[in-house]
Amino acid sequence: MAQRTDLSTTRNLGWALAVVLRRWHEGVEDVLKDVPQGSRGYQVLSTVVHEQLPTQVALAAHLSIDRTVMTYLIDELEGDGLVERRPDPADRRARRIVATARGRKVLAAAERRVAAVEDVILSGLSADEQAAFQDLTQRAATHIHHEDPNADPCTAVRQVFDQAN
Amino acid sequence: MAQRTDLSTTRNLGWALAVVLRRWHEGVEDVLKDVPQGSRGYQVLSTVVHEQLPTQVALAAHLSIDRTVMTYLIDELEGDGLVERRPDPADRRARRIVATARGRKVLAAAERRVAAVEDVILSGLSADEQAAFQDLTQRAATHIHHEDPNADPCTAVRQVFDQAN
DNA sequence: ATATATCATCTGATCAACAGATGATCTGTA
DNA sequence: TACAGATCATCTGTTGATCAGATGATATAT
Repeated sequence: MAQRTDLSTTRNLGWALAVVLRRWHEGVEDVLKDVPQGSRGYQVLSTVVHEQLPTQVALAAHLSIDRTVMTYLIDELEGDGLVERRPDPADRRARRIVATARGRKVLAAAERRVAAVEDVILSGLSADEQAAFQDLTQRAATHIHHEDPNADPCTAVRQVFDQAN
Repeated sequence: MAQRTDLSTTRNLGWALAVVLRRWHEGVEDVLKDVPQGSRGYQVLSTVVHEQLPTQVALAAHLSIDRTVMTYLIDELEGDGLVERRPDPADRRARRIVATARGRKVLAAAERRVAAVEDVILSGLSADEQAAFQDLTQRAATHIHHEDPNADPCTAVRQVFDQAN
């Protein structure tokens, strides 16, 4: 018998995360044909609906997307009538990106399909474990995200805001 | 009061995984200055040491790296004396990639530093939760990886092998 | 007022990823 | 045995995405 060949015993978080995330992208891309730019457009739309970030830059920073890319991502979403660029009343340089009714509808449907895909992807885990994994990943990410305010102006804004209270 | 602003309540696995993985890459890159090609070289070296995959193609498939990229990744690792290309006695087309003593040493040291980085990255979770997260991620990934044999010739080989027993 | 910073956008340059071709070798088959 | 088709590692050329930098409009600070 040679040395151990079994993968599961070799701890390699980077590899494991990459495998899961790659699979997520693949699986999700299949059910997001109706959202422009696939998973990218989905992420943007999701963020627009669930958070309200002040500017495109904030949106971009939140998703770690380049600001110049964000421009044409929103172009496409707007072209499909999923979001609108409204002038920001408080700052005429900025645009408020707001989801249309149709955008919210499309997102809701997409989210259901994505959730289904995630169930399949995580089918190696029991239901409880899946829930735990979702929760832990979410919390780890949230912590990382808050820890690094520079990466997301919105967080910094929030911190200043919290401080004021 | 506006709609909810809190991130942690919005389930978005793709976003969360991306945040954690991105942070992993950043953090790990810092402590892998001595490994050529940074985290990529590290992953290859790690795979070479811990698994024994027959060919460069298998190595590439395992890590989802293009075969043409694998060529120069190994070029660099070999140039640094971390691995060797040995002719495969059974198949003269193929090369066995084997770690040198120095390679194993460098890897071991790197793995310790990477583990330390992971502790920092996951510091938003308790020790138990960190362990759970590592375990669940690993198992989810392993399951995905085995589920898709085409992605990794080695797995297919293993399946045939298992069938024979 | 003037200077500096920020927002969204556009342009151009760069660079990594991939498809395709190549030479060597293996496997199967007639 | 010879031949066809597949596979291994490598090389080359192209392409497509990413990002730095510039721009015009606007905000903020001195």
